[in-house]
Amino acid sequence: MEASKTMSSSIPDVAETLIERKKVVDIRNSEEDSSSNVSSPNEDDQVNDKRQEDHLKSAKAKMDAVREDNERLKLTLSQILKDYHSLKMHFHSTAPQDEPTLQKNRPTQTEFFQQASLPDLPTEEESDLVSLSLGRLSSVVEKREEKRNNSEKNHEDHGKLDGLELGLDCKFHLGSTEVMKNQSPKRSFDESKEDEQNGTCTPSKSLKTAKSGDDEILQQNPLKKPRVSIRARCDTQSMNDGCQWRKYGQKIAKGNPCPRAYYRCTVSSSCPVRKQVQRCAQDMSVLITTYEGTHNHPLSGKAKAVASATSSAATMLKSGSSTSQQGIGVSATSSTSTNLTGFNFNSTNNLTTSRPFYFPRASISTSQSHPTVVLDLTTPNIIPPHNKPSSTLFSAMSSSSSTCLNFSSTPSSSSLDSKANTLYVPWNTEFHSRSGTLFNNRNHVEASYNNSQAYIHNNVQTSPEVQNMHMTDKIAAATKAVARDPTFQSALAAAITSFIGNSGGNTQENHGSAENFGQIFHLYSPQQSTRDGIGCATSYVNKLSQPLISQQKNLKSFPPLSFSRSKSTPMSLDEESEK
DNA sequence: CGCATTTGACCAGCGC
DNA sequence: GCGCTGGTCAAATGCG
Repeated sequence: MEASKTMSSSIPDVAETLIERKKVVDIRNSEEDSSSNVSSPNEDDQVNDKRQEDHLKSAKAKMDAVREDNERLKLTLSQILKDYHSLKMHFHSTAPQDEPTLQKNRPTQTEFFQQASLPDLPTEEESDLVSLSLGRLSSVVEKREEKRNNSEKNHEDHGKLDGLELGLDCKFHLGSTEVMKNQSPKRSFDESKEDEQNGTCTPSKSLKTAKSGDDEILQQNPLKKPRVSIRARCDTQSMNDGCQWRKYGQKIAKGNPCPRAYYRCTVSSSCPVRKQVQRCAQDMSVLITTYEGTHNHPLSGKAKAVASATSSAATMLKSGSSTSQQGIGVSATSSTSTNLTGFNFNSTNNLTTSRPFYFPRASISTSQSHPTVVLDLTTPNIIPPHNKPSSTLFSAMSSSSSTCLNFSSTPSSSSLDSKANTLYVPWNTEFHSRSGTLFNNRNHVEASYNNSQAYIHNNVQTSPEVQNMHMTDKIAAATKAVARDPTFQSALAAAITSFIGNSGGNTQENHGSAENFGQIFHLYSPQQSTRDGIGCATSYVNKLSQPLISQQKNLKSFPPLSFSRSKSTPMSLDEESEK
């Protein structure tokens, strides 16, 4: 492609040069003709004639030379054109072999974009680029996106998300939840989390995984409520989500020395909403907060977001289940009017200052117990994928083993789990400038695509149905399903909205946690770099790394969750350590 | 005294 | 059927 572009750019230059030379030749020809017409019968002029003849001869010789040169250039040009066309043909003939499904899926992708009703479709050339990526805006397009976000934000403000915008920003043409369908019904949510933490999965589990799917799960467990789980670095007992909670139990979960705390909403006595808070076994600085149920009472803005998240998660997961039955390409049953513009959001609060924030990782996880949407805010997208070797990208993609869809870019800890049913989509950093969707250069597209394919090949092959599917179809199906499902976006948006704002809210939990969470967002937001006028992820990482490292170093040991102060006012570790 | 938290007991689901 | 585990209950305890 690069060669083609170089070729195409050089050809006009050569042609231009040839045209210029031809003009010179024409002028000289006319001069020659005119000079030949001028002849004097005078003897005095004979000397002049001789001179003119000499001049003519020399001019003719020069012209001949120029003509030869011109012919040579013409030949060169024709040769170049010939080579260009041959290369072009060779490229088109070889490209489908290298990425057959990529080519094959292009019409589907275009179709997807049309269905998705994106504000701006990419150009024809851009449409050829398939990005299996979620990621950040490039610095160039960020302003446009921001502008667009601002215009759309007004619309969103009237909706359920206060001052927040979130969308999947991707060019997916995929649509299947077959991958999700392979979730083991026997794996509880916690098991899934443990597997994610440990990077292991027992063979028996994987075998059972292939036997049934989410449809069965939901049929067998119709009362199981969907959950929204959020992983975030937090050094306090819990995070301020704008709601009132009462702790009603605590358990030591298997595989995690840190106890799991159970909370219920106390805003209303009959409110069924539950919350679980637990620290990650491998990284004590990571707090896992899981919400379940729907509030049956009015809520503050942030708490409303959680409610929206859980209900959206329920809708989304049910939708994903139903769509899996329909096969590839028709899986997306949800509305297509949703703006699939970037896995980012704007917040009106003072922490994010209406700049987009990008989630490093989000996943949908289903288990027999509870289908769960997991938002992982602990792993920022550190390395711009286009600067990353494919192997790095791949290893990053294969780092985690939570179930189902996972948009990841950074490695966590575990190795590639061949038994996990996980579809990983790289979390890229480039963003299409016009549509607000993600685009990368073709090389990266291929890398991302191939990596996704390779990873899925290693991880999503337990079910015969899935095995019968073409790998790219699997990718396409799953990605499309997610990308086109507005409930997925709303779930993510709502869940995260609850943590963005630290102002207002009738929470009884401490402000310190809210501030800490705000700091987390602040730390993980690429805005830090964009504020300085540097929008690239690299600078973001440079700035990000140090405070994160120092912050983690400053994080002392994390005691069990029972270190709260009174009246639902947990005490931060710093406060506790000062004691 | 009222309210929240703690903590052991209990129950249900699942695997063997 | 038994054991394990997650989730919940409720009495005891602590705090303002």
